[in-house]
Amino acid sequence: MPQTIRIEDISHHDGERVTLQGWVYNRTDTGKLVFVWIRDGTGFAQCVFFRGNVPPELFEDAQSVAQESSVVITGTVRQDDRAPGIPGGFELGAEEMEILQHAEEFPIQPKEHGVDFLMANRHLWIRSQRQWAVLRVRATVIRAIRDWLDANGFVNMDTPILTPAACEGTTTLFETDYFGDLAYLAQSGQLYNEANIYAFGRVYCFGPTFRAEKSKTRRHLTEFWMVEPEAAFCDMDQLMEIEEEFVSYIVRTCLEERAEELEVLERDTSRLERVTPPFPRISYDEALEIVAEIREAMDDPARRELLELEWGNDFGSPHETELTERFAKPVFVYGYPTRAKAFYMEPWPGRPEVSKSVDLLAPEGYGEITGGSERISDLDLLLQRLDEWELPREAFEWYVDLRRYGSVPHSGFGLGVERTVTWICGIDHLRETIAFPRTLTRVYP
RNA sequence: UCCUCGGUAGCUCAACGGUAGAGCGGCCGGCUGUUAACCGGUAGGCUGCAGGUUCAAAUCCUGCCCGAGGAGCCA
Repeated sequence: MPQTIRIEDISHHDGERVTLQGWVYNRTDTGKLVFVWIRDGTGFAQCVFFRGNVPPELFEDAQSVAQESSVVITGTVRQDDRAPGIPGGFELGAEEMEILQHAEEFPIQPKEHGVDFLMANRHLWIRSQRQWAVLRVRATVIRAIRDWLDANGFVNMDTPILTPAACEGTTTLFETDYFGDLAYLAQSGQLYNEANIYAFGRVYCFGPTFRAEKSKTRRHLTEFWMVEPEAAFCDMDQLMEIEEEFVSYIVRTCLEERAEELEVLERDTSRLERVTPPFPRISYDEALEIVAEIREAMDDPARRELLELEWGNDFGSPHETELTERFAKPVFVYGYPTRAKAFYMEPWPGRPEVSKSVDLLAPEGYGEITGGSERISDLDLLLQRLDEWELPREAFEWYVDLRRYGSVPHSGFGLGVERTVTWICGIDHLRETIAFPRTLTRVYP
């Protein structure tokens, strides 16, 4: 019995008789030769059927086997520079083929398709090479996130998905019935993490998060994954050091372990090689000046209007795009106006109108991938803020309690998995970075 | 919620007031090394829906539905 192998291991079996099991990705023939390209989840490889070498019935099967039919093919591995595939360079000289199921006409072809069609067929689209590559990078990003945090003293503490109230009170939440009461799908685990650090020092939660925002852009999903590390005895400067090490590790891991996938995606990896600590740090005030300079240099009145911004407002994505194009690495922007951010952010010493908040903006126009801050640790200040933001004190009793029993300076941030994967892959749409995206207009399939 | 663009064969698109077409995919045939192969043949349509203008509407007008991109908001 020949050994069944995975396509990713094919180069280790040169000259051996082996079995591949998978699906027909594409097929072409030249009369005496049939090339059946198969994929098995680990890679893509071509199986070559030569009329003179195989029984006539088998040759006819090879000529007619439909795209996406499930097959088990046995043959001899040989090196050939002409052989396409991932990893490529090796092919199977086919000798036997069992067709487990003859697929019906597959709607998705190896060519360009429209977004609407592909999204409606997402359950089939994920079989395509580019989607396969993106989702494998995603899996690696997620593992790198956990590996780095686990190795650096962060304890995984999952926070609730069903929550009693808005964590930040600003964004729209999905509402659900909770035995006659209202509950909301979590938009952040941060407040719970602030409780967890008093038990574990450094923690992170990692899970889906839900936002019912009516955003119709390529940077938004209604359900997305976010990792939120939180650390006790950590100020904003120490937070930035954590973030740059963390993000650099994620990028480096993808470069090392997903080179073939990034090549499929035609990613310019030299842009990613530069992502090493330290990252540049600029203040909100400096960023505002840079945007103003860029704006002054523009001729197009429409774009000038888009880049208009007065002190006190948060940057929009046009501002972020212009700003990040000036930097080769991700850039920290810190010290946002207090009123543009959430209620729990520590004020800047001597400048209460500014908060110790920091966002990390990815290069090449990919925008905000993390948002974080030092949190208010003083009891009276937090109570004052709840009032100023007109938040119900009862709902935050437990959160306020954390400032009564050994309060310490602490900080944390959230990193959006899909935005990070989009940037690392160098692709256009967030929706391709999760197997079944949920957007404003889609909950199917 | 607002702005812009779009909906024609299974898919990607053309036809822009006068008989609805091509490429890919499917099916049939040909070809020793294909890389979205190539060559020949063939089937395939309520032009998003509802009204209107006209001798005549995929095409012009009105309304609606659906989708995409962007703004705001955010990861």
